[in-house]
Amino acid sequence: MSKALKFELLHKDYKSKARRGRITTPHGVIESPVFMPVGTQATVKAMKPESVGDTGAQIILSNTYHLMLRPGSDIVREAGGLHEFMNWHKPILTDSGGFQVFSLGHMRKITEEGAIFSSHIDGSKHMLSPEKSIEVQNDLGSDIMMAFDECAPPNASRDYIAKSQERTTRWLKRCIEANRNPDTQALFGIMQGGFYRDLREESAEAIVELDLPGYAIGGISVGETKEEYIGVLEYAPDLLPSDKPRYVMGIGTPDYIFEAVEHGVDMFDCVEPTRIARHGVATTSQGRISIKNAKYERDFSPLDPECDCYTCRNYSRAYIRHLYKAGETMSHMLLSEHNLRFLSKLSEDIRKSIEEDRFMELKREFYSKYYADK
RNA sequence: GUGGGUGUCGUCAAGUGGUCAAGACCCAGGGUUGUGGCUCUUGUAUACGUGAGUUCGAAUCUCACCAUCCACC
Repeated sequence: MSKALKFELLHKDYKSKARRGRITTPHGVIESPVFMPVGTQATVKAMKPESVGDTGAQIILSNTYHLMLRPGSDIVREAGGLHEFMNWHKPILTDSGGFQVFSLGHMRKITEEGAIFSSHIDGSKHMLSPEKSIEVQNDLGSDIMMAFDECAPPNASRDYIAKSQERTTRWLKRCIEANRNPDTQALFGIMQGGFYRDLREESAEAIVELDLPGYAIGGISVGETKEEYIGVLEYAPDLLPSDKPRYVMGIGTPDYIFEAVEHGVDMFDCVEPTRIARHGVATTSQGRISIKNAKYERDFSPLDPECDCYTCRNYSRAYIRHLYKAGETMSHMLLSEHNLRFLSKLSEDIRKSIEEDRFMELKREFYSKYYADK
């Protein structure tokens, strides 16, 4: 059993695979299911850490790739680690850079050793390998480190995805070997295999054998249809141990969260709430609204009448629309805070519903309002 | 009052005789999924100051008028 992380399964929903759990890390306890906001460059964009905490966030995600290039992980280490550096003292999960190898696409080359890529900042050449990724994540001092994997493009051939998935497992073994802080930093493995069930099974079998403190399902939410996404959820979580946290990477819309939780997933992260906030969109109990729309010009009600966040307690749609149209940063701040609170509140509601064996009812109620006018 | 300049969508601005008069901004929608932080995408407009004239044809040339800017008195 890992010293760095403990997972307790508190309750299982009666009518679905939804789980209510508790994850204990060196920086505190995380109640699950949990949504994790993303703070790529050691900051959740447009938000102070205090505000992030106020939304109910229990853990945030940050990035190996970005912090390695700037300011450099040695600087974060000298600062006393990422928690100190950015003044966030609750748990942090760091992504390994594997996804950037995928999203950078054209600017890189993958070999057995690792990935060679050009920096998006200055074009300089860098190598990211399992050893390098873990070294950086050790410097950052995150509570949960992700294995350096390859997230293969969804349109890749079956043959490529099979080879990539096998390589991801070989890389995982190297990550385990490279970890200097196994007692304080938990390493999660990542399942790959695209949309092929047998490849997913193969991947799961190989990584579960390595007995890691937690497991992620990678390679989804990369542009596939919702049907394909749900298709993977139908079987993938069941391939992972029930006494370890399960994490689906990169999802953050309410419908995707409901589907994941229903199929036994405990953790998820997404840039979506903070990104759409910076583009003038809010998620509400009655569906998404674009604050840019002219119909909100004289709407002096809050973004979401059912929300208890700082933004909704103090500001109107008309005011936020004005700020957005005027190009004021404050609109990003207010919308980001609301959107994060919305997902934290949704997670709270989900946890409570599981405890009361009424998760499916919550899902139904939520959808009936969220999709009411669609 | 005198001399000179300028008048093209809401705004800025291409176009100097010949297809449906660029483009940008604004405005109005939509997108965003392990973040390359003011983004990507689509769409709307009774725009050539007014009136005459030259010409097969004028936003483009001529004249008058109007408006506006600058200088001088």
